[in-house]
Amino acid sequence: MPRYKAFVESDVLEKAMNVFWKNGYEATSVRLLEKEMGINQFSIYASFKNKKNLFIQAIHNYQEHVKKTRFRTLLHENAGLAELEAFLFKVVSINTAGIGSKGCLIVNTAGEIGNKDIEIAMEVNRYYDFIRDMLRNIFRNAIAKQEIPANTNIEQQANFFLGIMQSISIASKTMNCLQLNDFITVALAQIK
Amino acid sequence: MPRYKAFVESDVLEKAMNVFWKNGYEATSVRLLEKEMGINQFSIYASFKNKKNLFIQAIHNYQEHVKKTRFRTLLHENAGLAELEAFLFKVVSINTAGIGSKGCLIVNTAGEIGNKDIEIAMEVNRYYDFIRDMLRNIFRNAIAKQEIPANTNIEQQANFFLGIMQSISIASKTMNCLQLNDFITVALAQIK
DNA sequence: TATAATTCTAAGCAAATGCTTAGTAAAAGG
DNA sequence: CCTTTTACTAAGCATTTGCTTAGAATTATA
Repeated sequence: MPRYKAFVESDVLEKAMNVFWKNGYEATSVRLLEKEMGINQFSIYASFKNKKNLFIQAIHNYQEHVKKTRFRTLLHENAGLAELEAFLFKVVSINTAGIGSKGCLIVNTAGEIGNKDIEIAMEVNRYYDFIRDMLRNIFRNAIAKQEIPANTNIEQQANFFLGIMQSISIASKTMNCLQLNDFITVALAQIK
Repeated sequence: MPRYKAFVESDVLEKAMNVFWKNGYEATSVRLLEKEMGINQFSIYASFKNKKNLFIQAIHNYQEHVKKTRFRTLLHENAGLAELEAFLFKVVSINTAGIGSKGCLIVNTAGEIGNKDIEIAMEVNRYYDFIRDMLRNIFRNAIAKQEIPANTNIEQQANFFLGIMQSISIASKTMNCLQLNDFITVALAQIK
């Protein structure tokens, strides 16, 4: 009976994610989304309710996106310090390749929205909790692998590196490659 | 001959700074500025040209503001590690006192505007250069005071703590007091 | 007191914002 | 082929955006 949608929701959501990633929430207009997603405003509202809900789904999609791409090596069951080290330096090289890094969408969101919107803040926190968990696992493995001292305070280091990762996101917008390498080098040296 | 302004520019600029600090650049409308600054839109444009220029003057004013308040102890000619340590823990206690820290206006700006506007990016960079200088001086003093090893890489540590300070700004929007203390503790432990 | 210079108030401008609605097109079942 | 259900196009809604303008008010000097 019904007419079918002329687009795949996950496809246009991916495009929306990239627009928000590039411009931020406020600076992304529905007209721009319409253009970049390649569908009419009506279709946006029919599929995603409203701009805010689309944004929440977009940052949710971002989490899945980075898990499959950037975090892939870190999510290996027995990833340790070597993987974390490689990851951090790779992130820096990616973010300083062109001029003007987009940073991390979640960190950008935390900065722009903060606690002004509860639903969005919850999504941000969920992401951070996920990363903290991931880091805890990495440090447990690192101890087992004898990459770091056995008496390392895992909780403390997880919170520390979560902060470090947030910092890389914003710092990569203003700092150059050498300065960021300094930053990561010091952060890693303290745990070895 | 002429009629005089019914307000002091530095006073209303201070108020504008606080509005931008709380809401960010895009989310701050001229109507809101008009209301909070207590002057008519015409007067805003007559004194500050346009919204962007007002913002640039506001973040410039912010730099002077923090130099006189938060950075005061760090700017003492012979401030060392003890002062830096006290400063970091105080910033955390201030930012986690209420719910939802405003963070640092400059870091917020770097996150929101990034490199999308050259003039604003320049103002951000000038602030970071200033902090790097300040940190270099602190570490030079710390070596003289034998608070840190004589072979400490000052440049590296300056870049590291600049990143740490940026991180505190965003992290204080989502992390709790304990997590932030973890973060600072680790950052400071590595230099001692 | 008149003049000239500047600031004020308040209304208004075009453009952009998020969102809705009226009408048409497509798909499958009866 | 007609009906029903959903999705499409495109126009339009009220509100808000940054900024301007017309005219009245205020001040010091001539």
